[in-house]
Amino acid sequence: MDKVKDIVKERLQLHGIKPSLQRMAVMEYLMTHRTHPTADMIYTDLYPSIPTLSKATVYNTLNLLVERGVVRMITIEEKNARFDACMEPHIHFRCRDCGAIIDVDVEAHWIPAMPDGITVEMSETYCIGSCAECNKRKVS
Amino acid sequence: MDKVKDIVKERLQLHGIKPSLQRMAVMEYLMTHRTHPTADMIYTDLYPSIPTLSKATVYNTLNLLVERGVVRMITIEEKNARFDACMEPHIHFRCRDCGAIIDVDVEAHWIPAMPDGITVEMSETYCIGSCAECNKRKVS
DNA sequence: ATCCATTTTTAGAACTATTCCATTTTTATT
DNA sequence: AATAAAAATGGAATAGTTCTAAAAATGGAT
Repeated sequence: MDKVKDIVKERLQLHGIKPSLQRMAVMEYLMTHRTHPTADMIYTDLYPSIPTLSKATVYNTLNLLVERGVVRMITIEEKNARFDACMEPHIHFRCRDCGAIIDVDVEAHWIPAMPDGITVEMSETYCIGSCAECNKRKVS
Repeated sequence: MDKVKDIVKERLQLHGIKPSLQRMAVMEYLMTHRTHPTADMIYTDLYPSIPTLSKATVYNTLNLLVERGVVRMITIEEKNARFDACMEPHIHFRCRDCGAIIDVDVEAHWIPAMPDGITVEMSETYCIGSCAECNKRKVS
């Protein structure tokens, strides 16, 4: 009866990933939290409900998911990698003031013309500036 | 008589940065090595000629240069930050096979329409795939 | 030149994100 | 139930970066 878990399981299996408890938990977390969390945030939030969970498992799972193209890794922040289960074309904006990372929808992602011989598998566009809330705060 | 050093010094002073020996060296390195080096590469290469150089100074300098908008930090690689003194609009391509980071010229950098209230200061586009050499190698 | 305040550099410790490793647990198969 | 393979675990190890406190360099004012 748990629709979400069924979708999660299907998405993993579709990419040849065995849906273990831990992998399901990480994937479900990413699909239900569109906050571009770090590995540590995922671990911290899942730990209470899976007390045997290890950080290594979270990292292993995330690496596997990225490898198989189920989630994407976002390197918009030097410090830590962030993860996003939404594979629709969109770009990311980071607010320099509050640190929020915001999805920005685009019709189609821009991929500039490449020099001869180069083949592009994926591309990411990162924008950095101030978000609406922080801009408002500054004026007042 | 050293033209390069004059240009380096001018570029630092233009941004209110006192041109110390170390800062000059880091900036000159970035301007003459268009390889998007890491902090460690810069340190390792400069160390022989400045034997008192400390890694902290390299990091301090790079952070200062980025803050003042003299160089840009490239986070195309999770592991370490890379630096680029070229501020002309261009994007970066990383070869998944050999790790090379290549400049790709663009007429103008794409900045998608942002939701209301957001102001964008800068944007970066990263492409990942296989470079010409690696593609050639794979066919043969 | 000398003194003083300020800025910059330095070395190494500290911190943090991530990976590695050896062991244990779980899962699937016979 | 026995066995083999895959996954998870905890903790140690690694690596990039920052922090800290002290030393060195710089730039006036005297």
